[in-house]
Amino acid sequence: MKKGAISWQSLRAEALRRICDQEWLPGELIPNEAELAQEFGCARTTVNRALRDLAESGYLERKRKGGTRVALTPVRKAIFEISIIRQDVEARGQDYGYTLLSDRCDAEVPASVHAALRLKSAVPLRHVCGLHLADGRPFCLEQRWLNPAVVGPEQKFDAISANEWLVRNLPFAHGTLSLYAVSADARLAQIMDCAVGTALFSMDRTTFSDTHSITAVTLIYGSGFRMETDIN
Amino acid sequence: MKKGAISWQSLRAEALRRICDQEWLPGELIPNEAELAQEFGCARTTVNRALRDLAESGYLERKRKGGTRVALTPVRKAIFEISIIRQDVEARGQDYGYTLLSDRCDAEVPASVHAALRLKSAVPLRHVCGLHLADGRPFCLEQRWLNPAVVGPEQKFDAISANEWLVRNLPFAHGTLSLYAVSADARLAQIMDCAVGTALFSMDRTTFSDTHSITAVTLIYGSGFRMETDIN
DNA sequence: AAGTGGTCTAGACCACAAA
DNA sequence: TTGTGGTCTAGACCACTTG
Repeated sequence: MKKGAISWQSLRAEALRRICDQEWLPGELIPNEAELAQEFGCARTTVNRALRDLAESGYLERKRKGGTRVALTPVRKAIFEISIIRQDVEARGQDYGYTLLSDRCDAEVPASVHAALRLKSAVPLRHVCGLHLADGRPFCLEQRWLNPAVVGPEQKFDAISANEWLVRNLPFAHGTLSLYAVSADARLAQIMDCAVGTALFSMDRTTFSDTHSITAVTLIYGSGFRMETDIN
Repeated sequence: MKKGAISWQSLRAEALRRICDQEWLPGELIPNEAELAQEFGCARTTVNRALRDLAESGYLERKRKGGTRVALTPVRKAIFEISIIRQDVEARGQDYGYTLLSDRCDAEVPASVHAALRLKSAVPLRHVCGLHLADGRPFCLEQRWLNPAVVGPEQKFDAISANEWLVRNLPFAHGTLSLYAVSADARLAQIMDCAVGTALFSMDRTTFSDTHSITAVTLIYGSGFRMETDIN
């Protein structure tokens, strides 16, 4: 950056300090961009960059003509990255393994799956089940419904999991995510190597491309699993 | 914006289209900012804004001198907002209620809590338990340890939950978040009005200010609760 | 050494919302 | 009507990283 100039990061830091120290009170109007530019001896563009960033982070609320106010209840956010399960396991320093349990085109699609994927006609879906292992022990059970219009039947998921194949080949999907707890029934207990009735952490995801429904998946994690992240 | 000019949003959209349509292949170098500015007939600043935004969203990887590449495995993100439980309940269209269950300064702090809050000396912590209700039924059990150096004993949590008080009064905290499943024991089953052994969705949060450990809380949600969000 | 993205400037016009 | 933030421009220098 130019010598002697004030960076937008340092301006952001100073503004954040004033917010945290309540020099600028919650709900209160702060000076406008031109005034702050003069105070800090920089261009208005630089002030704009700093305040825009703080607004994106939830600290400020900005409106044309209305000015900039300190947010009354700043919304804190927790961000979870949707990654490949293999990479999650390896990031824990454990050996990764994968077993394909079943793969069939199933005409009997549960109504809930049909609705979640917003399918109109009674399209047959492909059902793929696989077990992800960490150090040889069950880590995550993947139960997935695939739209055959998107993933052809020639694609096999015995060597590479459907999870990894989809992330690598259809990365630009959007969708929904739902987290919940489920109690292990006899079948789950056997697969996940835990007692019947164990509480298991679970996740449903549905993903869509711009034009198609792609997949609905239920991931059930082994006993004791925790999904962790930072707040900010 | 100026008439006839190309907005950074439309430039971003066009670049994203090229990525999704694989006109720019994963891992491949795309034209540099100056070239794109010429192609689109705009200033380099505008190109920079668009590409920087795509990089923040995980679609591109940028390096000085190294140029800009399409990300090999774009990282999708799910964002959860940390809100006030009362507002969560009201957003569902249900009536909110709150009951304080217990509030005492407890010298016997579990080692796990002590460690999570990174406390050095054996500080006594305040322990507050409260039950959040939706339409009169148990919605979320809040079990919280508070640092008395941050929240004085004069602050009562019978009318307002500790959750809401903290979000309103100490909003600028960072911390950690952990999601998991827990099986209801006899005490939990009674409080949450469910069968013993029911799998319950649960969340641990620890929060810190710049200078202090503030609180460690365990939130246990009622049977059937799902935490939902969008991908993108 | 050289090329690329990162940032700052000064000025301008515009879009939106409040008065 | 007016004030505020949102954005674009053209130019400049700088920092980082690669060769």
